[in-house]
Amino acid sequence: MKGSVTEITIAKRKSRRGGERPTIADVALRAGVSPMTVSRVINGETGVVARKRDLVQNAISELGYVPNSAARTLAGSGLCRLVLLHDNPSAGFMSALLMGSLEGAHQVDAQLQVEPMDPTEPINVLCARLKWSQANGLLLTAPICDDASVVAGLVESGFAVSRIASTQKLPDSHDVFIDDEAASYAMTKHLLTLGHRRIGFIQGPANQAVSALRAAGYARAMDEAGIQSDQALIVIGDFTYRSGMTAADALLGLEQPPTAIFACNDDMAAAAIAAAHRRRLDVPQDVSVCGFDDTAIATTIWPEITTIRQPVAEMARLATIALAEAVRARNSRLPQIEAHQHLAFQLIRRASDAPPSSSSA
Amino acid sequence: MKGSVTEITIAKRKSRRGGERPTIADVALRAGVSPMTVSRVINGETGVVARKRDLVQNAISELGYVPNSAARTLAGSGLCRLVLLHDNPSAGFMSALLMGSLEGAHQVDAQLQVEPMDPTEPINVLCARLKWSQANGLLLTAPICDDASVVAGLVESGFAVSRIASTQKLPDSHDVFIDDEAASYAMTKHLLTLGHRRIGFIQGPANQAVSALRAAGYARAMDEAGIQSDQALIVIGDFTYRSGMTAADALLGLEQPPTAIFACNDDMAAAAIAAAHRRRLDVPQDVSVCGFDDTAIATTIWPEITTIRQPVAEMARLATIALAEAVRARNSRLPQIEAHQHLAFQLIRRASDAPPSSSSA
DNA sequence: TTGAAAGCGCTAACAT
DNA sequence: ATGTTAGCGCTTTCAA
Repeated sequence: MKGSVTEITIAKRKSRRGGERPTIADVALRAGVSPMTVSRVINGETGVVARKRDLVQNAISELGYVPNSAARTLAGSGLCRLVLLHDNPSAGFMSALLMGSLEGAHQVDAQLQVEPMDPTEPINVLCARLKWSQANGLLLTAPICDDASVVAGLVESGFAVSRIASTQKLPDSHDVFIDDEAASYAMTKHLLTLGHRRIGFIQGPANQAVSALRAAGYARAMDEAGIQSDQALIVIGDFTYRSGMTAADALLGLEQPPTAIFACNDDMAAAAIAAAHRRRLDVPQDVSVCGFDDTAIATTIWPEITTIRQPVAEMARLATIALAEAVRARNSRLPQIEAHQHLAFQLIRRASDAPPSSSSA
Repeated sequence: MKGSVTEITIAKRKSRRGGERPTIADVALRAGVSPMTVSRVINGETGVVARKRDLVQNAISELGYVPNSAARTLAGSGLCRLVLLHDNPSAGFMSALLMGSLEGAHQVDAQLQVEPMDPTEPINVLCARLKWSQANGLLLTAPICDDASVVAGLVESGFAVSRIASTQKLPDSHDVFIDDEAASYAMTKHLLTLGHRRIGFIQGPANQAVSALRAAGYARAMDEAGIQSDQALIVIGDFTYRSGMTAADALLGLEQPPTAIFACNDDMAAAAIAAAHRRRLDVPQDVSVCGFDDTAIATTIWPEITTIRQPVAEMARLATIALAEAVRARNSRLPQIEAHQHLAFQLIRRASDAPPSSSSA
């Protein structure tokens, strides 16, 4: 016989032995409410009277209560499984991204998974793969975070999505970004302030959304300085070192070469420095070179590159937290907040820029 | 009155509704044993008769059973909290490390935390910090994974430790490594096979354990080829681009310059290429340059660098899995296995090497 | 060597 | 608006 009958006597609520991690019951006891009410407060559910809510909040902070995630998961509130879809080849970007995401995931007690993504894979098979891995939230970075149709497809499939370093707002998805146009403007202005007038610009490829933004910032700064635009000073690269080399060679070979070159990423800036060196030009003495992104190469080569830093780790952290919240809100059928967080960039001044030398000024 | 009496009737063991994830009860049912026995098998405990063990194993694989980690944690088998202590500035290394660790952690269902580490911090305060964060396993990388006293201190404090890309075996800690001497030998031999006889070597700094190993590999290959060692061909760098530049300049400025340069890391190799370019030397036409590590810079600059790749992600994955196992074994007072895993490196041939040109041969 | 009972801390479903 | 009950899937303790 498998059946059996048991008697359970529920003693008065167990009081805490000291030192141990407080549970929801301790909070309830302290606040003079039931555990369920505490649970409701924790999960931000509506329908708890303000006074009790405060009581609970106080008890929580006095006790230093932190929900036990294992218990939560087990009890059915569903694990928060976030996957970071990556297709970005830059290791520096990736590692900052991972560290930030990992910390965010830790803070909100979510599970993070990293999934490499093949850009040629059709979106529906990607979705299937993700469903299969039990993911419920997606963290996207450039370039796919800027592809409106991909994002829409993912959202339609039921994933919550959060986009890192995206260049545009998209419906039903959270994003964290810096203002690329303003950053580019700031760098150009910096060069202008140094005294440069002929500033070469190595633009990004047309298919990347940031390219246009950065070009616009450059143009605005030059305009404001009253400098007539010279198309010869604008060369297009594709973010690779190789393309930067070619572009810089074109710029440096001009009859009237620029006294400064602003490349749209660090790899191309590094290449511009190499190109200058080949021509026996000193950087920054003969020509200033600035980059964008503040990736590893900016500080490995010599001279170290003046560049724009995006707070990638922080962006990733915030995006991850927001994503987990979105997933949880969705699970409890709470209202979704579609947020767009704007973070500040930083102009990191290093050794690759200087005022134009008197001979070229 | 809080007290109460309840009757619970335990129906015959719930059979699984289809499609749902199997539980330990399903496995038990199928194997015809109690859940407890299944639990014992899962946890590798001794004291289960071989026949039943097999029965259980079969049931597990037939059902595709995977333990529910939330339930496990909740029931008291203690969460496996691994922290990756990092002090390695290389972003490429870090990102591979993180991805590998993350995957490993996911596989064994452990929680991964990344903690930056300050080399000036005394070891006891580091330990305190780690204890505080509830860590029970530590993942170490160069340089601290090679510091015997630090590792001993950590082990003594009760942490399980697993070392990634270490250069030596240490007591009570697991490690995963490649054979640096053999890798260096292989690269030197490769250059020799190409026909080079004068091979410059840019060595690593004395305080890093790998330096000696890599130098030994170079020396052994040169020896075997019957080439008399020329101290002028061996220059010391400190793994930075800057130092590689200086070193390569010294080498290239020799009365009889080498036809190939083997730098102990990619940053220095990249610098050597830049130094060659400044002298209007073509790489690899006039001089071959090889690196070590296969970090991002190896493929960003031009020409792309022939180098040695360590399977960093794989190493991290294995180290993480081993670490989690060690933590769990320790928790259940099971015997500890101190393992040392040796992985193969790869010589990645790219565009920076070629046979010596006839003029210099 | 094996199994039954009793929770771990939380939340979903159901009262009230 | 709040509380009560039952149970998530596992492991621990204890009994057989």
